[in-house]
Amino acid sequence: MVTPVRPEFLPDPALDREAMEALQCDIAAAATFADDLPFDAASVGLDDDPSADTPLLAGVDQAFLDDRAVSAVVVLRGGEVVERSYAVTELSIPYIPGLLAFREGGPIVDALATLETDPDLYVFDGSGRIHFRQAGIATHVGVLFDAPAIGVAKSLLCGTPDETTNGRPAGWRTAIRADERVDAPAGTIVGHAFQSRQYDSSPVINPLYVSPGHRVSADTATDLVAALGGDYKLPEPTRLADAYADEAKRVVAADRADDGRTDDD
DNA sequence: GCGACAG
DNA sequence: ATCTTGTCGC
Repeated sequence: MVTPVRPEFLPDPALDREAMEALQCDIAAAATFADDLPFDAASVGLDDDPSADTPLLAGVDQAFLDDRAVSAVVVLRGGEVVERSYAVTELSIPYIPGLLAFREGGPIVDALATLETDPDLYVFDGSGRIHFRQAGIATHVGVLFDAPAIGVAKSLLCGTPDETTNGRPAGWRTAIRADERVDAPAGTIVGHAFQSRQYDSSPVINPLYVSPGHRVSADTATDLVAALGGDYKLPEPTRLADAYADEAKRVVAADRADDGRTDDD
């Protein structure tokens, strides 16, 4: 069972917009955008032996049903899934660009509370430092649990790429720098555009936008996403969590009283 | 007023 | 994110 280490940063949806933004500034100030991992990032891979000292990597993603969120977590050790679980949570506020963590943070906290393992790194769907106040959902949740976290978004929220991102080959990356919309010195590298997959012909695949959430640098965050890539665009932890959230959503849709369950049930 | 915006 | 069949192509 994973519980918040900094409860003062719990994403309370009852706060007004200004209070939410002020909290995000505090979170950004408490975040570490430098490497501070309990394992060697350079030696992580999906083909690692699932031995005892192999880091536990968690993918987190949500699916929605009416006014409820189905938040799923899939934990991997090497290329092996060691745990999957999810929680169903009532949603209280709509999606507002820049305030995603206040809509999905609660559901994520609920999902992590059901874990039996204690992940060494979390991969979230959405941005981390690539955010107006450098406090995207990956940073918010990472700081809340004081755990290493990475944000992987499918589109760019803010910031400017160093180079055009169209039609790049797999493995290509370019820096995303803070612009006028980001609360950081102009030019600060807040993440990377990373082309995880690409076909020789159409359809052209857009890059992923990777950014540090907490306790990781932009370079290492992208290195890790590259190392966790399988045969699809999204890194494996995220892709598996996405699929599991969808699977759980179907179960929930068929059973009105479901509050969340684990594979063991 | 206009622009611009993760999931 | 979600609503959604078939269809084009490797």
